[in-house]
Amino acid sequence: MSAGKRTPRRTPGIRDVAAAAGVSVTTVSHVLNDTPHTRTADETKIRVKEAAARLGYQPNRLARGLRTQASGMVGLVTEEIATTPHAGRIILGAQEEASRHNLTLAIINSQLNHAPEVGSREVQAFLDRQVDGLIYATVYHDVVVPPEELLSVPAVLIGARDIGGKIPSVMPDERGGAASVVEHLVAAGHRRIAFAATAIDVPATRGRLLGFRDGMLAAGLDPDEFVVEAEPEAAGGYAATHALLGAGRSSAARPTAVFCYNDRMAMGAYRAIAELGLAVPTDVSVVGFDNQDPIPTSLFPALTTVALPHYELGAAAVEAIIRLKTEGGADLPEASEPQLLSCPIVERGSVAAPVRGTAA
Amino acid sequence: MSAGKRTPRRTPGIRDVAAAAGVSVTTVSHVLNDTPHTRTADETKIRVKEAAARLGYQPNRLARGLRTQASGMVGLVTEEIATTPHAGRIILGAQEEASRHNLTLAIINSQLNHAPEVGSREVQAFLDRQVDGLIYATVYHDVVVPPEELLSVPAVLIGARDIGGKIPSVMPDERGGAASVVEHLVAAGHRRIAFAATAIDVPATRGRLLGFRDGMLAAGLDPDEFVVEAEPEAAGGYAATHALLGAGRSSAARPTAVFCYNDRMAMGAYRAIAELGLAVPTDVSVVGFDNQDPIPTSLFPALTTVALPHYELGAAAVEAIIRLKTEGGADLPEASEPQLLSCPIVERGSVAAPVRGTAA
DNA sequence: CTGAAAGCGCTTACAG
DNA sequence: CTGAAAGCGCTTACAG
Repeated sequence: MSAGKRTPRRTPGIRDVAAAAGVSVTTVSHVLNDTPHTRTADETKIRVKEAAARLGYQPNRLARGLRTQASGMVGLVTEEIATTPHAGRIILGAQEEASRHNLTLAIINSQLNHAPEVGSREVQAFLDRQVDGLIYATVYHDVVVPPEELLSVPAVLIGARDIGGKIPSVMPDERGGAASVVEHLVAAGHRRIAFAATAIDVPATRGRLLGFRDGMLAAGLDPDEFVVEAEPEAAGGYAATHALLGAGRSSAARPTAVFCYNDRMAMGAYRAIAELGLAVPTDVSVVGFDNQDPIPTSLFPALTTVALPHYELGAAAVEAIIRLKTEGGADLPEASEPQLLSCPIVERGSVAAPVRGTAA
Repeated sequence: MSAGKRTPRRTPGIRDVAAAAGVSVTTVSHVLNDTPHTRTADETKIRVKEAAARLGYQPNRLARGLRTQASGMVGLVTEEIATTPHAGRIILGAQEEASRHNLTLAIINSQLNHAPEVGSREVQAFLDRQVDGLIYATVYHDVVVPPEELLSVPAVLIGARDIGGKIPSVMPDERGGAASVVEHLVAAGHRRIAFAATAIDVPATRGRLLGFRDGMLAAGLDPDEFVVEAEPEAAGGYAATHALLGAGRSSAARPTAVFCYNDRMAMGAYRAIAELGLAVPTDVSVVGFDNQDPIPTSLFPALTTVALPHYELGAAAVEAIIRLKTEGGADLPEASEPQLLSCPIVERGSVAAPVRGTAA
């Protein structure tokens, strides 16, 4: 409609807007950015805005970034994202929180790294792009030794602590989540509660077992009576459950509930329970951990489990970045004390009161 | 060690390198970028490289991007990434392929959008960042109507076709994958093969059913005899399997294999089969689709299923972007014909020969 | 209330 | 073989 004589091939720049509005680029910049401490006549403002809208002007973020020394990007490096169930939700949480602050999230995957050293190639790639902040997400390490460059920009760790104590971190409160499961089971009337644990060396292993013990102790129960170890897979849960409920045990010596280290184990537990001719939750209650899609809702009855706050972890990480940027940084409390995000129980159908009341 | 009198607070720029090497920035740029059609004395090259290394010089990609009009970023907008199982693998494939080409992947999530219009806010956000290419990934639509701006840059769709036929796309060959399952089952000796289908309106539904029919027809079998519809969840697979194998049917009229629309349904099928006192795969073979972690390996016996090439989809999308950038674009064949990526069967333990040979 | 000018850190004709 | 200079598209003191 409002076509000039030739279609501008390039996308319009601030200069085009200035020309169209009959003002300087300075003025265009001020009105479009609402620069503080700047007065512009309302009539001028309107002219500028109209011109910008008419031309479909969109500021070039690269240019702005170069000038302001702020790219408006935050980089997320994830350690072997593909192997983490639901890493997608960490990314989503980080991305949406970033968007809320007008930031763009960029991603680089780091090879699974059994050494605790954070890949510095990945960090450097982001630094070259002048990211405003850096998030490093890991699942395999308690503690991580980040490359020195990481300190040159606001940074936060997900799921691990900085060995140097300089970089703040956010992590799931696995211990608290596990303790709350015991509490939940005790409230339902259980006293003989088993834990199907694992020996795999990841932070979650220790946290969940500790939480189980916290809960048992708090309820005045023996935390060691029904703990068995197995591999953290369905087969392990199957084996553990057979060991717990199988032949050797008299029914009065059997646990009435089994809390599994993860949902995959719970899946195996269901199968073992069915084989034993028992039913969930009537004969035995079971609880999982991870809320690992699609297990809990695909099991029958649906599995009560504990959710990992993946989305929240991602979002909290970028919130922390923002805080570091604005508040300055070095002296933030988070650096020393990791921020723990709670792991809520999601109740479904696998917990009920035990068949017969159990005496203390 | 080689410290000057004051630690440079800022990161070194090309000017610092030039000064350190005693040459012009032009020369530094040429040697560091290996600019073609340019001669530089070897001795000079060495001096420059040493100076760059000594200072730890890293070129500022923002500045380079502004100058070259190429940001070195490709943008991925995913539609509701979180709800797609394994969207993480699409991201991973795209990211790694991008890295191979020295590109960085940025991500924006788009709200799940039941209309086929692609969100133009997300696209615009990337355009503002001068991305070199744009990928739009969807799972809920066959065909999508992209905003006009999407054409202003090399773009490719994952999992959907452009209604305008201008944007190339890559998608999984669900139909071929389903057909190969039937072939696999026939080769194992099955002739009475059931399909637990669904009516949900997503592209996968039609493709898989079509593939099932292709396979049955190719084997000279009736494609309609054992098709039942159910919801695409464990409960649906359970119901469908009961309908297929349950009371009403004489054993000779029962299918010997059930191919489930997805792995969740297969999970329900296992449960129904166990309830019926039958065993997988001795009495009935079952095959899933999706290779949805952690189902296939958590089931006993492990589930034979069809894998979706998520990683490959992501990688192929950025490959297509690269091709569009170099080869020019508009006249590429992909634009009209989607690139189909094969969905391979992953054989595990849930298929065996049927108990008794079945006559034609 | 508005604008001319410098400059962010690079790359790239162009000249020598 | 090497360098001076322009310019990518913005923002921001500074001056008027």
